[in-house]
Amino acid sequence: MATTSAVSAQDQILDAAEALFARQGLSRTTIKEIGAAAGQNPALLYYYFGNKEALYRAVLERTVAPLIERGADILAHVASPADAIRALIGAQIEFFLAHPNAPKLFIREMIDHDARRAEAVILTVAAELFTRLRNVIEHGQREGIFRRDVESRFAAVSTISQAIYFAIARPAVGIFFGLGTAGVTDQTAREFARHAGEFAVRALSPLETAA
Amino acid sequence: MATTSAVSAQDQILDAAEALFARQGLSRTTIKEIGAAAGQNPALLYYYFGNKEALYRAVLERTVAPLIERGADILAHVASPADAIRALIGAQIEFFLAHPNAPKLFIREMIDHDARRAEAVILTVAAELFTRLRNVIEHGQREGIFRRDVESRFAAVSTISQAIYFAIARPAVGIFFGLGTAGVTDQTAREFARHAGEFAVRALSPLETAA
DNA sequence: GTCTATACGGGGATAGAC
DNA sequence: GTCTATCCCCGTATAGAC
Repeated sequence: MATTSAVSAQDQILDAAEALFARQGLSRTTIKEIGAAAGQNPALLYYYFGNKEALYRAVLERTVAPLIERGADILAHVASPADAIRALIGAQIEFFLAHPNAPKLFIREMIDHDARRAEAVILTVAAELFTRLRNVIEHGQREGIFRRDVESRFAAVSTISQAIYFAIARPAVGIFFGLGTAGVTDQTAREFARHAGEFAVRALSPLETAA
Repeated sequence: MATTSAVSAQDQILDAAEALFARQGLSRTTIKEIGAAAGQNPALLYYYFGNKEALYRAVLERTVAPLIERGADILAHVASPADAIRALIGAQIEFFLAHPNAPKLFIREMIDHDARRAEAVILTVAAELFTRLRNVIEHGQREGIFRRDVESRFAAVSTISQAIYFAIARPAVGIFFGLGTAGVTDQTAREFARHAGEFAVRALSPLETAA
């Protein structure tokens, strides 16, 4: 697809912009900064993307949309409700490890949603993931493997919250774990994913049934 | 304390700044905007606070520090570990209802931590709350009312994550709940708090013991 | 303590050469 | 497609009158 170099100028700009937007947000990040980080002329940015806002949306589309789509995919393809929950959380953590900028971009978009003219596409996609998870939980409730006295909508929120918060709160969690602000290792993140899956499944399980 | 008006100019500036910083973040919010929202001359801001960054820190100190201190307080004063967890989550939600700007300010500070020169005071206080919660959980494990095959640090993260994420994700959660982007009612938030407390306690409880 | 006027820098964006 | 030069606006911050 690329006409000239192995990594096109567009992609270099997108990569640099993604990192800076995640780290600093949209308004703190300047066009010139992105150009410097990308090793490209800042004016190129306008040639390819039109303006800063459009570049931001391109970054969002490339990075955070797949996160949510991946989750919805898993829920649709895993048979057991309990395993679907475990797999969903595992996939979230793996996604964050592979795309470290994604969680911050996602949360920034949530938080900024009512302060920007941004189309709420991210929100509706996120809401759809919620709905699918809810359906999985209700499926488990009908089958009797999840307790019925739990509001499925609330349980979906509780389930989703763990991995995202873990990723976002990494600085504080790092201090908490006694690692300074450096953050947590990938291995610890994976251990947390296992924990979080069990945590949610246990919270949903009736007292009599073992996991 | 106030020398002239019922609400001092400082407080009006702090109130306006708090709302704008929560909604837009530090960099997107301008001095003139704050002045207009506060009904005060923008230059006054420099007289009272020195500069924008210092005003931001004053807002943070006033709004988000109490959130964490309140939580630590509860953990220190509630007897049963299970009730302490329920009370902590309940207090978080109540705090967010009383101070709607707090969760966004808190999360912004977390996310921006490595992009700003900000002292990490918020992070260390948050980490201390984690530690106290962990101690409560381990206390419950020693007493046999919580299962011992759970990493207490991970469980603390899972427990804390629910209320904060619920507050932050309100737009998406509102869509998910079928309420448009308007957001969730206070009553729904309180119901979620009850749910989240039970969710965490159940996840920690051995299979044999009823809640 | 409060207001007006303004200096100063930096950011987004465009024109136009190559 | 890429680069240079530059315009214009607007944001922070200060000086100084009242």
